[in-house]
Amino acid sequence: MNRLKKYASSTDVARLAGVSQSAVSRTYKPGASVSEETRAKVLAAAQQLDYRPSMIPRIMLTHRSNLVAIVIGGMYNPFYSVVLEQFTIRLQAAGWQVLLLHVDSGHSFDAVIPRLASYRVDAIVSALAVLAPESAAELARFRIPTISFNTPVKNEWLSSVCCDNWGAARTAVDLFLARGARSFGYIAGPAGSPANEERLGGFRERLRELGHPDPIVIGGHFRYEGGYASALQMCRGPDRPDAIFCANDLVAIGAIDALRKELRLDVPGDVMIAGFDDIPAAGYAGYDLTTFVHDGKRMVDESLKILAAATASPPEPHEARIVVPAILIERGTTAPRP
Amino acid sequence: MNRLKKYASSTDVARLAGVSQSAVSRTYKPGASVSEETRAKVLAAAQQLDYRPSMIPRIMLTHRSNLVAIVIGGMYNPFYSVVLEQFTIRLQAAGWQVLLLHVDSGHSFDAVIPRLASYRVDAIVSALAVLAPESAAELARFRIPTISFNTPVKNEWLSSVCCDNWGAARTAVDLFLARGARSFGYIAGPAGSPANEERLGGFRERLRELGHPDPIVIGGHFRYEGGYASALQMCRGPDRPDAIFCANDLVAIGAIDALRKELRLDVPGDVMIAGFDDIPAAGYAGYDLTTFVHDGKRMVDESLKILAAATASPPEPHEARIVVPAILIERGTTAPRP
DNA sequence: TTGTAGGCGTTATCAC
DNA sequence: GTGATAACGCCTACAA
Repeated sequence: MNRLKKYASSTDVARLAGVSQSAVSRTYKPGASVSEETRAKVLAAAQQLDYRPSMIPRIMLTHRSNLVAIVIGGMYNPFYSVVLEQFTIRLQAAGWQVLLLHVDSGHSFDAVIPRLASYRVDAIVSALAVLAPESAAELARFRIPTISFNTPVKNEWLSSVCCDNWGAARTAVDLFLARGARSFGYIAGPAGSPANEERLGGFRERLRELGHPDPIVIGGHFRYEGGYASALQMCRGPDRPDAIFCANDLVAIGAIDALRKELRLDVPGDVMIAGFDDIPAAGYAGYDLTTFVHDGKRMVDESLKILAAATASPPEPHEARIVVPAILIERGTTAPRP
Repeated sequence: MNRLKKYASSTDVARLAGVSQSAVSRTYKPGASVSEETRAKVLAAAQQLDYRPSMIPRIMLTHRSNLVAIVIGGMYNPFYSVVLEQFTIRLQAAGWQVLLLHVDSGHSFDAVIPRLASYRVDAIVSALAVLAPESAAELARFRIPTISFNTPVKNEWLSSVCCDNWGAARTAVDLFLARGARSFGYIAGPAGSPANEERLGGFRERLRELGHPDPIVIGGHFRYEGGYASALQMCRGPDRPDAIFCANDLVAIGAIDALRKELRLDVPGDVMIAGFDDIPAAGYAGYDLTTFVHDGKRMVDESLKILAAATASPPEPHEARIVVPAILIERGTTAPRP
């Protein structure tokens, strides 16, 4: 066995300080009864040995690791990097440590579950575009409280915090109509993504409600390149729509660039565009994109409430499904035609 | 003590399977000698109890946690989100687990060191704009191998992997001159950032070498808004430069938007712009920004080599300071004037 | 206020 | 091939 001992132990400190190991332990426990004299001896010895108490034995004794796993599936979308950052900051402030895991797709989630379990994480946050129901079931077997970010699955151990995609998409219809649009397109994200399906669903529903024809639908990615290609395809012919709702901001920005640079169309003069997320680039003067605020901070907030309740002892019940509204931000890409 | 035992232990499995605890342990150790019969009994019992071997006692015995801490200081810059993602993917593939820490500034690094130490991380990756030398010294006290990403500090426990900012900045001068520019500006990042200082240093050095006047320098942030404001200030008057080198792409994009939208100037016709990093937005048709590839993948690669050597037993010596070249990508913002 | 002793869940070593 | 047994570093009764 590898006996490369790098850290001093409390026993080492105790020996050097001429006290018992428990005295060392008590020195580092807030509110324990240690005399000033003992404490001073311990701290001096600890300083000399660069001693730091280890969390590891504590995990064994308490069955709590203080570790929260964040499982993420791609950070090309700035929305998710912001969410990851927010989660990290907030969890750290609450005394948790973050174990970061990356998975390629919903299915490879299963592959990392054993790793999570072997580190005895106290909770899991899944920030994936797609969380497969089978993975959710597999998770439940380990009885680890889990929060699904943006995928509305749930079971006894799994809560979800989502954005009101459906409602926002309905609002997009009303906005486009108020601005004079009469024909519509939707540039879609990947099939199987609940966010994409809800956004399309709400958009189509509201159009039907008001007696308008269904939108043209093209797409399949949440990326800039996808929006670029789809917009070209959708607007090249004579029957191009007046207004396009995009699955997210990256797609919308791709669409804007394609329309302006390739087709020499004016946005919003020829075609109006709206996106979803309100990533930083949506606010850049070059795009000035109308979009819906995907309120990551608020969602992280709600997630932490659930997490705190679920990891309390005894666990308190808490809302298992939270839906946060998405606020419309009207910018230049849906400006009224002069 | 909180006796909320959530996971089955090897002892539980052994009891159910009717074998010894050691037999269970051996079943999960690759290449250990267990009969097929015993293995089957163990696996059946384990399945029934949802048993997963715990890493925690192993850490105590081996003094290795298999944990690598990544310390990050802000992910507003897409370059850093990509780097974080790359690190995570690569470390995971190599069998490590990632502990993610966020710090606000170079100084708050010190506050997280005890946390790292208490989890007995095997190595640390610091991906900060600024790593204070005092923090580096503090780190060394714990004898944890550390890699400093983009900050060229070093000591016995600290290696660095940086980008050739200086050389790239010199190349920017040559490019601008070849395209006909005769007066120059530099929109700066934050003071104290080595990357910013090297980029300015190389830019100024090469201009002097060739007998050109020093650039106008304005700035102070690595963000879009900073670039926007600085470009306005720099180009509003009559003595605006022909070409501006920006501390990074976010700043460059802000500058482009300010010049085009606020000052009605043409880029590159009136002012040429070059950035640094090659973030995705630099390639968007709306910006088409000339820039230098900040090769995150390659840098992660080099980091992992150092890490592997430093955590090997016995530790192998390895290059302590790596500099990766930054390749020029010429796009529209420095296109020759027609 | 202090020290002693037992145990947390593994791995490694040793007889059998 | 198998089962005891001793660590690992800490926390927590309990006794002094």
